[in-house]
Parts: sequence; C-alpha cells; structure tokens
Amino acid sequence: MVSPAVPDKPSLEGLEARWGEVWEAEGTYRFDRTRPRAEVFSIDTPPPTVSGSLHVGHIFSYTHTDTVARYQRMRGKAVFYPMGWDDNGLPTERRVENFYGVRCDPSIPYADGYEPPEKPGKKRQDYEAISRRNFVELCERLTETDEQVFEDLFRLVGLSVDWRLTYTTVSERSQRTSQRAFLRNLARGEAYSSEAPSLWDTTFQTAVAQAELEDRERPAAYHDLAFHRSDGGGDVVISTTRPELLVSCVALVAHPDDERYQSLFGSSVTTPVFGVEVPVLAHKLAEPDKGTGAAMICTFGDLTDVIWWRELQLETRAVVGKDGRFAREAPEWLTTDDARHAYEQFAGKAAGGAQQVMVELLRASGELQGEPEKITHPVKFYEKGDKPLEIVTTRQWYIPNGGRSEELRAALLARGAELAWHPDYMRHRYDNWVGGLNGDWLISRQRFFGVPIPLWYRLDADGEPDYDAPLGPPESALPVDPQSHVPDGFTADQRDQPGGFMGDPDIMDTWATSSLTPQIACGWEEDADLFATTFPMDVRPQAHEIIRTWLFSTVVRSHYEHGTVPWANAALSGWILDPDRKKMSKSVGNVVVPTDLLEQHGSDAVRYWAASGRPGTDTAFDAGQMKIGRRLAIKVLNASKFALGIGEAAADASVTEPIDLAMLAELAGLVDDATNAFDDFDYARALQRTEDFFWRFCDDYLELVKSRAYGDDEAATSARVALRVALSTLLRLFAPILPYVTEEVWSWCHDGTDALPGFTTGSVHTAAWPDASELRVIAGDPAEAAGGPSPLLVAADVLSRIRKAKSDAKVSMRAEVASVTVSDTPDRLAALALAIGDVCDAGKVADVHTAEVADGAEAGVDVVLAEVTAAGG
RNA sequence: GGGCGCAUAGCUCAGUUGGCUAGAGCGCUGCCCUUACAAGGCAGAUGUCGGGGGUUCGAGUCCCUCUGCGCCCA
Repeated sequence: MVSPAVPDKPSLEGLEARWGEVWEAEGTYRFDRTRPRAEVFSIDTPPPTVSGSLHVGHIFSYTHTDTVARYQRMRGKAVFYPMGWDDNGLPTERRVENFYGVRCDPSIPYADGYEPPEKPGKKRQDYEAISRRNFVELCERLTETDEQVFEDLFRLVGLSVDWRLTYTTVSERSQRTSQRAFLRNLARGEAYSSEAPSLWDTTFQTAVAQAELEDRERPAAYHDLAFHRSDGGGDVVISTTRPELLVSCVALVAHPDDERYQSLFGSSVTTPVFGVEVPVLAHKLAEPDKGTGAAMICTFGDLTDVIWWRELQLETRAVVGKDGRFAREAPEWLTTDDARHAYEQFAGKAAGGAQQVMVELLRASGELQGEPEKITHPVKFYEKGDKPLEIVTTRQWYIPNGGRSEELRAALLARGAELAWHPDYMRHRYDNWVGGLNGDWLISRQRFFGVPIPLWYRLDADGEPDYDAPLGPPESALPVDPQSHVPDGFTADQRDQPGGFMGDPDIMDTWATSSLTPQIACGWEEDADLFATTFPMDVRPQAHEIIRTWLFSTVVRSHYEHGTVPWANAALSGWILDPDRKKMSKSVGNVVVPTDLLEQHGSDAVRYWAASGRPGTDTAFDAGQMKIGRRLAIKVLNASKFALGIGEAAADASVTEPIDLAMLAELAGLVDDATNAFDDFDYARALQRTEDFFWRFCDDYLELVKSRAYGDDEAATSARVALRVALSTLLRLFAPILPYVTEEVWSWCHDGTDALPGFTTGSVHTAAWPDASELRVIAGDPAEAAGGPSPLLVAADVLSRIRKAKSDAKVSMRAEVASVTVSDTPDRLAALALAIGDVCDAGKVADVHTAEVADGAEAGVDVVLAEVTAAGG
C-alpha cells in the first residue's frame, strides 16, 4: 500500500504554476466528445470583450461557472466548457483604429499584404483608410495578443476550460454561422427589410435597437405655442419641449375623452410661424394632464410620434438628417416666402441651435405664450452615445421578436418559462422585457466592422435597388463580404452600375452574432456529431443586466432555428461593487486589477471570495474575504497533514467508535446538502455548508480523537479510518471551489499508480463526487439516526465548557483538570458516555462525574482544575 | 407608474417545508508558543431580526400594510 507523501511544511506557494502545468499536460479538463448527450454538461460561456483588460468582476462570475463545471465533471459528466473571445464590435473597432491609426472604408478594395502606418496619425482624420477585410485582419492581429493575456489570467484563476475549444466572434466560422442563420431567417420569412422611422445616433451614424436604449434625465423646457383655428375661432395652445420641430408638425392630438377638445376633433389649425395647415385628431396616448392636454405630432420627435404617425396614418415631414442637422433646403410644404425665410434661419443647424432660433421667431411673432417652463425629463440615448437620439427614416433589416405580434410574443414568453432560472426570480426580467417590446429587433447597423449582411440588390435601369428581391449567396460560399464579393450571375464591373448590382452596405448588430454563441460553440452545421452531443446546452451563465439583450436574442434565434430553448438553465451572476457599494467600472476609476489580487492572496483565496457571493446577488469587493479564503486553504493543508500523518489503517478496517460513526453520519448529511446546492447552481451554499462542517471538524473532532488515533488498538483504527474517509470526502467537496489546494493534498495520497483507500491515482477533479449513501453504509445506524443526541455534538459541547474554564482561569489548554461534573439529561449523558474517553483525553481530565437533571432543569458542566504544583518553581 | 429584490450584531452575511435560549466570519476584548496549523488556536462581549397589524400552541421565517435602499422596465 502507498504511504502518504506529506511535506514537512505544506505551503500554498507555487501551487498555481505546478498544477496548472499538470492539468494542461494531462488534459484533465478536455472534453470527451465520444460521450452521449445524457452524459454531457455543456456551458455557453460568455465571451468577454477583448478590448482592454479583464477586471475583478470577470474573475467573480467566471469562477461561479467554473465551480459548477467542476462539480458536474466530478458527477461523471463530460463537461463541454469552451472559452470565447468577443472581438467583434464597436469596442474592438475603436481600439484597432487608435492602436494602428487606421479607419475602415468598405468602398476601398482589399490590399494584399497590407501593413499599417509605422507611426499612427495623431488625429482621427489622419488615420489611413483601409478595406474592411484589411481592417478585420488587423483586428485579429491585435486581439490575438489580448486573448493570450486573457487566457493566461483565466488559467491562473483555475478555470477548468478546455482551451482547445476556444472560438472568437470575429472568426470566419462565427461569421459563417452568423450569415447562415440570417439567410435561413430570410428564407423562412423571419427577417425582413423595411424603410421606417428608426432611432438614430447622430454621432455613430447608425440606427440602434430598443435593447440599446437608455433613458437619461435631461433639462428641457415646455414651450407653449399658439396654433390658429382655420375657421378663425381663436387659438389652440399646445406645450412642447421641442419647438424646433414645429416645421415637421403634421397634426395636433388630444385624448378622445378630453372635453376641452371635443369640438375641435376633425377640424384643422395652422402652425405658428410657418402657417401650415394640420388636422386636430384624437388618440388615447395623448395625456390630458400634460401641459394643455393637446400635443403636436412631428415626424419625428419621439417614439410616441412614430406610433401616432403610424396609427393615424399621417404624412411624413422629416427635416432632421442622419447628421442630426436640419435640412439645408427649405422643405416643399412651406409655401409662403415668410415661412421659407423663417426656415432658412435655422437650416443646417443641430437641434440645440435650431431651438434657440425657433424660440426667437416664435417670440417675435407673439406666438410663444408666456416664458418657457424649465423641467427635467427622460430622454432616449444610445447606451454608448452622448447625444440624444433622433428618429430618422431609413431602410433597415429586422427580425421579429414579438414586439409586433402577440402570437410570437406569447411563444417567446413560453420559451422563457421553459428555462430554469438561477435564481428563479430573474425570470421576471425576461417576462418584463418581452412583455414591453414595441417593435421588432433591428439587426442592421451602419457601421463598418462586423459581420456584413450577406446580400446584394439588383439595380434597375435607373440605378435604383430592388430591395424586395435581395440576392443571397449559397451557404457554401459563406462568409461573404458583399462589398468585395460578387453575386452569382454578375461580374465585378457591374457593381453599382444601372442594370448591375449593389452590395448591402450594412453590417449586423453585434448581438446578431452573439445571439448564436451556442451554435458557434457547438459547431452547428459545421460539426454534426459535436452539435448533437452538446446542443441544446445545459447552462448559459451571464450577468443579469444583459437578459434583455444577449439572453433574449439567443432564445429568439434558437426558437426560429431549432424550435427549442438554447439551454436548460440560465445562471445569473451579480455585479462586483466596490467597498462603498458602487458598481465597479472603469469610468469611476474604482477598478481593482485581478493579477495583483491573485498574486497577493493566491487563486484559491480569490475563488473563495468569489464563491461566497450568492448567485444573482451583487457583492462588495472584499479583500478580507480573500484572507479568510487563504486561511481556509492553509487549514486544509494542515488538517490534511495531520489526518494523513497520524498513521494508516487497512483498506478493510472498520469504523467502530460511536463518535467516529456520528461524525461520518453528519458528513453524509453535509454531502446531501452540498449536492443539492450544486444541483441548483448554488455554489455559495455548498461552500458555506462545507466550510462550516470543516471548521467544526478541525476544532472539535480532530481534537477529540487525536490521542486515541495515535494508539494501535481497534479504537485507534476506527479513528484513522474515519479521518481518512472524512478527508477524502472533504477534499472532494472543496475541490470545485479550491482546486489548487485540494489537488495538492490529493496528490499526497497517491503516487500515480497506487492510491490510499478512498483516494484515486488521478486528479481530484476527475474523482467521483462524494456519495452520501456510501458514507451511511460506513456510519451504520449511529445514535443520532435513532433519534438520540449525537455523541460528537455532546462531547464537543463538554469539551468547549472545559476550554472555557481554562480560558477563564487564564491557563494553557494543556492544563490538567482534576475533575469534571456534567449535569445533563439522561439521553445526553448516555451519548456522552459513548465518547467520554476522548473528552478526557482532549481536555486532560482526570476524573468525571455525571448527574442527571430533569428535562428543562439547568444543565451544566463544573470544571475543577488541578492544582498547579510548584508553579514556576 | 409597473415589476423584482433587499432590510438580521459595529461591518459582510447565513438562517430550505414555521419549532428548543437567533448563528458564522471580520472587527473588538482576553488568554494560550498546544508536536497539524502563530500567516495559528481557544474563549468572550455585542441583536427593538426595518415599523405596524394578522394567522398560529409557536413567526426572523407565512399573510397584509407602511418605510427605506437597490435593480429592471415604462
């Protein structure tokens, strides 16, 4: 039999490097693709954005997933745990531009062997313009470096990822998957293009989706404007925060039940300054208690305007362009010279400047009633932008998401209900979001870097595109860039020529690709066997704030493509808050660099801190927790050293002493708790229970059995076997959280070819998760199971009283005790009797008396310390 | 305005279907160099379980309500 190889001075130093190498060399975390679906646990890892550095929040949430991955692996699952890098999107685009001094211009042809300027230009306008393909190549070049840094850090944290499975979202395969999914949506009628009012960011020059909006409180002012009844019956006053849009006013509106306007509905009024005739209409979205109860409808000031415009079938009088400025030419619906002259005074201006001019014009004409009333109100912004969004009519591609179809909305809500959410209440965010959608998913973006929309359009004799019959490539040709590739049946010189074709200039929203991470990771249409054994996946771990984007869009794509949910479980992690409970973010400057933490405290300690944060709960950054984690890891080393160093016992030796049996029975209960917790993705609970048991195991059980275990009789053997079983069990329970220290101790128990009973020759991380029923077989039917008090608990209790007496007397714990008198109930005394030898040994007690007390009477432990003879001489 | 969550010791938090005197860690105080562990151990003090009402033999736990904080959405 092997002997335990315990170092004299166990230490945590260097464990990360040592075991990291071994795990890599032995392929400990490699996915076994030969296993059937039922034996696979697949994880849809969130691909972190590769455009800066990982922060402590990544360490936090990725550790959560890793603990579950490790648990499932020990449960015998083949764990499919890939890493992805999100290098597709605006952050990467910006980083590549600034790093190399280049910018993307899709109209430029691809340059073979392109090298960026040696010295990047200082200003954006000096950046070198390059083709999209060259831009993507530079992106791949830069992100490769970043990705290696990320991988090294994640390895150091101990993520049990199979690094052979890593994918990137800008890779050819991801682009192919993204375009293939889009083309299938198109073929099934699930994607459509439409010219419609869209939310438009004038800085980024792109349309944005509902999911990318955020409200920000901005100062504004109500301006009361006098419209004039066409029948000469006086003025109608409305309040608006955007008087500059008066020129695009197409109607006035009031609530259908508003008595003040009953006689006006159906009549018409003329606008101030411009004298344009517009109807007065009724619609239930008009709010009677806002301003005068009447509002002007402009095309378009806000999303409500769009609804009114659509439902009341109004004209379109758009004047604000994609650059956010008023058109230079006066619009044709201004028919009088005065009106055109007025317009010219703010033509070409942006909203703010135009408003100033417009207010002066209104004031001069006497049609501004009173002074503007200052307010603050929520204004829609693109989440990454810093100018309010405008609404501009453009042609865009959409995928229906239930925002315009109750049937589809219900189907997608049902998909959400199919998911098991961890924690469960997170499902409300999904329901809330899907229930509140009011438009389809806008997937096209007027950016340059990203997955192109893989379509071309025929140009008619006048050079006008035919949007109704787009030309798509065969799937075998994917990925394509319609700006450089040519559709079947055309030649390159027909590009942008009448009778020829044009490529769709847009790219897809980054979520349109990210929503396919299960398909990308599992090899949809690329690796049929892999896909069959990994999809639908077991779990999507992610942050709760992107339920509305990443989670929802993934459900949408899977619903369309596979008619199923993409995963069985959604595990939501919280945020990291700084010690003042503010969300950590770069802009606040309160970010902690993870490499320093890992170096300072060690990976297991940092993981311990991470695993202490309950699923879904925002957690404060707390270096104190890491110190506790480190202390725990050291304790695991020392307790293991003791348990293993105390002596061996034969494989078939049995546990006979009641106190040992009681400890193992309690341990079986712990295994049940930890197993249930991990099955529910509650790593924090599993850790807490295990840790709690472990400290009591060290403080009480180890102290109680210490002297007995050194003997050579059956009672000693009983203790040694129990210690060995408990150690093996506890190491495996801790292994998902503390992979390094548990692997270290596990390695003491085997030499690669032979292992101590209860241990294995391989990694603890591929050992079987503890089995409570096996423990119960060993523990038999101890007193506790029969309903009586546990000998261990009663003994620990009495030992604690003895310690207290010594502590009160300010003597060493080694001090002799002359006698102990325990007064307690008969059943507790009976339990104590089963462990009294251990109690006396541990407490250095010479003599014990017991006294029975009736139920409810005062129980107690009287301790008489031995007289100190010749103390100090 | 709607939804969700949180409120327990100075701090961070456990407390699963209601059940003995409400717990842990940190911090604080005291003691102990104890042959696994001084980067340690042992012990101690500390509570209107946010307020009010209800159900119950019994409520931190269930119900109602109010307050405060946070998040999601409109």
